[in-house]
Amino acid sequence: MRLADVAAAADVSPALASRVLNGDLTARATPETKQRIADAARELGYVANAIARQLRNKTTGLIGLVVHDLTSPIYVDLMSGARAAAAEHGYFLLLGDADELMSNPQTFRNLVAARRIDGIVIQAGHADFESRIEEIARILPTVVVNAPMDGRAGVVGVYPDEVLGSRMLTDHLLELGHRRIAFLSGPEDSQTSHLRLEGYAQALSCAQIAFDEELVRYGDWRADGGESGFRSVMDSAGDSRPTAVFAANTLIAAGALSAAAAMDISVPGDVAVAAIHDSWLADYLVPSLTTIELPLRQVGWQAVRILLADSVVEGDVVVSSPAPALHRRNST
Amino acid sequence: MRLADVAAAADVSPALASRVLNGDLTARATPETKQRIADAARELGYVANAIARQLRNKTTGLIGLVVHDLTSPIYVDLMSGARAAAAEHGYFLLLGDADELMSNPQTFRNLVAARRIDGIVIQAGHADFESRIEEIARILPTVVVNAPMDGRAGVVGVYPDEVLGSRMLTDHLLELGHRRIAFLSGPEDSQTSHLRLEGYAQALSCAQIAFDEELVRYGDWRADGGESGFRSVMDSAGDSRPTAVFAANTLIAAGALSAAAAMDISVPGDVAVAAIHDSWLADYLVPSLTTIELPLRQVGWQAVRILLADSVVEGDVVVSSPAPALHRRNST
DNA sequence: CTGAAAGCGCTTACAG
DNA sequence: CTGAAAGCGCTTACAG
Repeated sequence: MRLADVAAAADVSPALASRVLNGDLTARATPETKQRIADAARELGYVANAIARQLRNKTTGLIGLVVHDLTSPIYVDLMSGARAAAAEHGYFLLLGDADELMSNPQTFRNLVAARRIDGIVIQAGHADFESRIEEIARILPTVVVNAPMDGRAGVVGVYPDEVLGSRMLTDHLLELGHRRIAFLSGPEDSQTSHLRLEGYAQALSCAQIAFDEELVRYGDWRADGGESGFRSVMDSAGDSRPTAVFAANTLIAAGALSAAAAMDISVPGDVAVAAIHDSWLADYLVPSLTTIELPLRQVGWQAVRILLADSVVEGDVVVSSPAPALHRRNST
Repeated sequence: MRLADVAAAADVSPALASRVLNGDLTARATPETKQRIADAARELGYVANAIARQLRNKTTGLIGLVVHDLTSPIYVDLMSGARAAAAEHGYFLLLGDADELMSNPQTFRNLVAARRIDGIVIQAGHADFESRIEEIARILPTVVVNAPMDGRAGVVGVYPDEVLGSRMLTDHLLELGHRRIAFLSGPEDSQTSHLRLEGYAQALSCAQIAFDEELVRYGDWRADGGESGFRSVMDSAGDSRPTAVFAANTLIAAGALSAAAAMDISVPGDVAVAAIHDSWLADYLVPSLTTIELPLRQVGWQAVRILLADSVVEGDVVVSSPAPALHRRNST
């Protein structure tokens, strides 16, 4: 079913049919003609072919969403925010894997260089990706989420205020009287790890507490990293043992809680645990987990909005989202 | 950078450039000519425009993946399996929301009728979607995942053996000596709920235990449904109280465990809890959760493979995946 | 061994 | 008020 069929059925040219169906105001067809065209289109069940339109209009209606780990419960909010913003504009999201995009030139060509999408939202974070992202940004409108791209031209970054969130979480533990607070981090080479550690260090500094590297453990972002980090940091003898644990994300906290249970360490009795990232999960861990909610849904939303907005964001301007919020639960 | 530019730089026709670049064997160009074309393409950084190719070749390289709830931790495996299968064929996944696709004619047109994708994987489950899905299947190759489409022509279904999985979970509880096993279900109108209840009922029947409707509670698929279901079913006085709980998914189980903790009911001491669906989460609940692992990654994988396979699956043939597996943990 | 031409299905400047 | 024509960027049957 092509436009030509509709035009033939309505006895007009394809040009006029196209104009009327698209509500082109310059097309001042008679009401009867318009009606004939509309009727023909409806009867034939005509819907314009998206591909032909894309070629002609040089716009695909597609935004690439490229994330690290589809299976992480952390980023579902980001995805759903991005999807909602796209849907509002009649756009769809095309799913990509960050590691594959960065390492496989074939994928890069097929997605980016082939101009399959109008813009791309990339979850950055690893330093080695930066030059790749610059390359992408030379071809497509690009927004990086969840980590700032410091000083990289042409790339807009959208991310929550990580430092503030981490300060808030640390302040909460300080207010509860904790003075030795362990920090269970993500990977050492992650930008996000740095920012969260930075917020933690700032809060300690304000409270006149010396930063102690012995209290920091790096891991991956997953639960097993939290488990081993917790065990390791709780091995410290006697007084040097921390009385609270700052988990750099909810999965790490889940691992820490699990290790605590196995070690017969009571939470929050013996040690308090709190984490960055809120999710439904926090309510159903035992004990329920005190968290900082980062506005990840808005980050995803905003990233797509920037790509679709007529208003172009200048240079490497960095956009920030709503403030983090503390959710106090039973783990502290 | 268009093909015409490459052709001009190599001093050949676009036709020949296209053939050589695509490795067309009928194009028996001289090695020198081939080299010139390849060099020109490389120097100019040429990559064929995907949209033009799509229009000409009538294939988009895109598969629609339409799910109910992006934020559910249950379906991440399905998504990642589907993505991996697509990537292996150079395909990308286009993300859709099931409720939106079913209820918004605009979305239906823009995605399906406009032929934006080569095929679609839909997570079905609600009966009201069936006619809509048939409509889609008339336009696009369609695979339904996670629930069979009984007797609907032209729709292939890929799903795990729900009944077997539920029997296995029930049998596990029976083997532990439980005789009164509550069933915390998903929504009453869900096909998946029915299948799981069916497996549960079959296992009871084999063990000569009468099915007792008083032990069944319906809810949504989320944790709060599990929480209220658990509270309600444990309200039964004395001997009629269940000694075990079958949770129809992991989130429901999380809610049940949380309710148990709040009610000072020990798990597995006072009541055993087990659930359908395995995920990393099961290890980090307290107590860790006994589950049945359904091969959801393979379901996603297989669904995409069927769409991309040259071998067409006939009619409404239904494809089944690897057998479910029991993961015994501390909750039983 | 290589090219001219047609066409995928649309949209829009130009013309009348 | 409406249409003929060109063109988006590719590929491939046809021709030589």
